Amino acid sequence: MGPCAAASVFTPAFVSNPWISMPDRPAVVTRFAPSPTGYLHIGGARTALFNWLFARHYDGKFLLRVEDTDRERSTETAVAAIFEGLDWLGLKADAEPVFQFARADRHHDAVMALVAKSRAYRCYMTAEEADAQREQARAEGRALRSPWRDQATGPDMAQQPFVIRFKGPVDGETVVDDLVQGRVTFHNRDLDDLVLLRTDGAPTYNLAVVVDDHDMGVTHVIRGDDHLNNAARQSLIYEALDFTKPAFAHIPLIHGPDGSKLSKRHGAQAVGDYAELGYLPETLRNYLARLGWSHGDDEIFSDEEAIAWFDIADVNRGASRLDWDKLGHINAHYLKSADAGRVADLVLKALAARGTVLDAPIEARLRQAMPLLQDRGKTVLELVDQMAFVIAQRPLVLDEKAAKTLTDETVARLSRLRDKLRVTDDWTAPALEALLKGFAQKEAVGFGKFGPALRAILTGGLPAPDLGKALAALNRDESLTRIDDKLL
RNA sequence: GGUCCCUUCGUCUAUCGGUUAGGACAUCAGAUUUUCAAUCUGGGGAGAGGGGUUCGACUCCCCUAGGGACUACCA
Repeated sequence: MGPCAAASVFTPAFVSNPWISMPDRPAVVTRFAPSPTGYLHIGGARTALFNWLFARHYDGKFLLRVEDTDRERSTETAVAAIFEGLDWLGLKADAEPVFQFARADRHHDAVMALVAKSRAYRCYMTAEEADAQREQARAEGRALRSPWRDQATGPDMAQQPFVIRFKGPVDGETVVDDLVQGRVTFHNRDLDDLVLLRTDGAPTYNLAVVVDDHDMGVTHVIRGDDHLNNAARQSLIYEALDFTKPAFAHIPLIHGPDGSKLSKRHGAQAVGDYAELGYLPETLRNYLARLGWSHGDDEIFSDEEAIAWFDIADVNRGASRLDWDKLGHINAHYLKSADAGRVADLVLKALAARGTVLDAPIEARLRQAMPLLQDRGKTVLELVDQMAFVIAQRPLVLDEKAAKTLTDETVARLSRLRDKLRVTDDWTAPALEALLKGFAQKEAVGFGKFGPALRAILTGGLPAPDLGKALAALNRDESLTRIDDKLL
């Protein structure tokens, strides 16, 4: 099998042929390669983000590959969930996704090439035998080697099941020059003869990644540092295959707030969960980029800035923990400056998710109130609570505390205020604020003498912003009607 | 067990041999005040421990401790 034959197996749009010099080939090609066994989790999202930022920064390509060689565990649902997650995050790949399983023939060919070069061999060990060998190797302080490594297979073995193992060097060391972790050295004796082709002929991960990354023209492999050890074994495969190695960058994993590996008990893991909780994708991009990477004192930045500033060399080596407080703070920032219509859509969606569907007039009121209220929550869900007084059905039922504010004195004062409100022609938050101030002055009292009561009438005791804004958020008719409800 | 990686305020981080070790989130106090927030001002808060190298170490080296990853016919 020659390289040219192999090239025909896979030719993405922008890579004409990796074996031939390509003047138009991008200097940087990254990829995100999830295995479709679940949703896109937050750590994977950050890995994807770093790959995306790096590719954008260098004007390169960001590719997607679905590592579905494990037929047992891979599901269509997971593929869809991962694509959906990436889509929501706004991380668009520059080419159609590659499905690893579809390239099994090419993987098989690569393994055959290694066998032909004596860099791989048939191993007829049973699972039990392999376990025993592993035990022994472990006791001897070395990695697994199969007894079939240097054994010619007789004709009597021809019908027996076998796997194909990589024939790793026993001496010397393998160096991984990692862009994040630095120079990491492994003794080859510690690197086992891993399985390349399973009994059923299916390729394994370590083989498939090498072949695919090579064929896809990947120049920078940016992934979680749980793969750092694999990088050494993959390096050996690259060399055996005569492939040029990509640059490696193993980024630290994300831990939960308590410092342990992120797991279900830490709460939201899937990016979809974050969407449901009311976080914005730009929040996640900003927060995740800032986790393990920094650019001076910059905390909040745009995608453009992140792209301009991002470099893999500035990524930290230690794991970092998720901090929901900070995430909330950043989300509040983006919620404030987001388009009000978009935030209203999200609030409406969250409302619908809990079974609340608004009548058209009330939805319209919510929409017009949004600009006044969108700065009052860290998440869309909090905003839903802040909108409650706007969409409340009248006549409002006052809670105990609110009801107490309605004394004869305040009711009398509020009816004088009502006269003013009825005739004002400027129903905007600043104008209403000014009107209230003028009224307080004229009555020669502080806000305390009528503010709480007006608030009670307007909100029934639900949280709401400053009275001027609350009146504006409710709009003229609703405000005056709510006042009439309680003042008769 | 073995191999490898990591370690600055509670958290995310700046520092790339010489700084009163800076910023952000969180926290505390004060201001504001019509609820809840928000906002403003100010405060407390860190180089895991021990050895070196050096005129000088958070920064370089070694050891210890702690955390993590890998050690599959999973990826």
